[in-house]
Amino acid sequence: MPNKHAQKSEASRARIVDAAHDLFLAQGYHATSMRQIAAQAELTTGGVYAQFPAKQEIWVAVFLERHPYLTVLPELAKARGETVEEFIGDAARRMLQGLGEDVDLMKLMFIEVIEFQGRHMELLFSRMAPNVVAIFGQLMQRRGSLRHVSPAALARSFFGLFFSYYITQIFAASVADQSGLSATLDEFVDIYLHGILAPTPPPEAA
Amino acid sequence: MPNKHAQKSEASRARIVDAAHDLFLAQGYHATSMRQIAAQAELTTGGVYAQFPAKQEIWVAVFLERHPYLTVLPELAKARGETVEEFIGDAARRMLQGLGEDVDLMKLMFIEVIEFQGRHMELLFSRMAPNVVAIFGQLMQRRGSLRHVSPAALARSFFGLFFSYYITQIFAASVADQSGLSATLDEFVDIYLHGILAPTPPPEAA
DNA sequence: CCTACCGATCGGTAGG
DNA sequence: CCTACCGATCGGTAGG
Repeated sequence: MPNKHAQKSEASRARIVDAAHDLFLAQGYHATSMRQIAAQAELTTGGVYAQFPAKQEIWVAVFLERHPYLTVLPELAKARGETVEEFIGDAARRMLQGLGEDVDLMKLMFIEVIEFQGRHMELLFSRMAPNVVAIFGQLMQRRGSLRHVSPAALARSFFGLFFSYYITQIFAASVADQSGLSATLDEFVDIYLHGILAPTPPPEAA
Repeated sequence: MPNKHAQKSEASRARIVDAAHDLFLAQGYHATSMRQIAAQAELTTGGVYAQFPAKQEIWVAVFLERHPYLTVLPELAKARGETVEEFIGDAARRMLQGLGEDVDLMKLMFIEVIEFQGRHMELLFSRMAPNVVAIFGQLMQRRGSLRHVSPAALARSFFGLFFSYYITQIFAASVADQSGLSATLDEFVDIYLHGILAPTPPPEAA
């Protein structure tokens, strides 16, 4: 049975990961010091090193245990719909719900790419893979009503849809008041499904 | 007339910006030291501070003077085409040509967002604005054959197309040999134009 | 533009 | 899990 020591230790670990998560998103990894993490977790540096052997290990914990995929993929797996259109629409809605409108979403990925050169990406993918495969299996069963598009392009552009939305949202937020740049995810999904072109240019009957 | 001193000074400045650009892309901003920059520019730290008053100013120079928009926007401005389809196709081709297949493309943006909280983004936008407006003016003149899509969604999803492509490319590269994830930008453009759905489900005549 | 240096802060550890 | 500390490295500067 778990004793009091182990329980306190686990609570400390959780506080460290939460504190580090906050600070990394706000400042990046290298700009965040062990002392800042310790302070926000209400510990001293020594206390932090009692839970993690090195700063990098805190990153690995944050990256794997606080990554949005943990909430998004299970949500995506629930997507339903008779037709492809319904299925994708439902998936996009669930994705948005799982992700929230939060712009911080992509930051863990950015930090991993910039400050760790994607060193832990394979680890992440190995954990995501089973769920992703399952979801695309679902989609492929509805393939009949799709245009001829390679599965790779289909998969990448589906996830890319959200990158596209969230990243341009960051930019739109940066120019703030000039606005005129607000768009909903629904519009992005609509374009993904139907494209931007008019289906057939109706020749106006004279 | 420019004397030898000023010329040498300018050459040093350029070497510093180039060196910093390389190092920032490879390691991020905070993980790159002034000594590394100085060494790669074949100077000492003192020499670097003769050109830039602070490390941050080197970032500003790199961000504004080495940003891909400098090559991309002028290239985009040359886009031609009678129809929207031709115009977007040509624009995408020029964009790809201006950008190259290089995955490092998005890194300046990532660093700015993560390590500077987007502090210099407005400055960047103010420099990009005139060109961007001009390009969308071009596109809008061909609006007749577009579906009803808000201009904001149209603009954002056009640029988002490239984010989508390059970011999922980073991921695809991370899983390397499992591949099966390779797709061309052409496929992304095709989806942007026509969507993923079959135009009208042809009821197989019995 | 270099030499030589400053105070501050970093990641990490010993000992309890 | 804290106190107290280590060597190393950081951004930046004075003086020439």
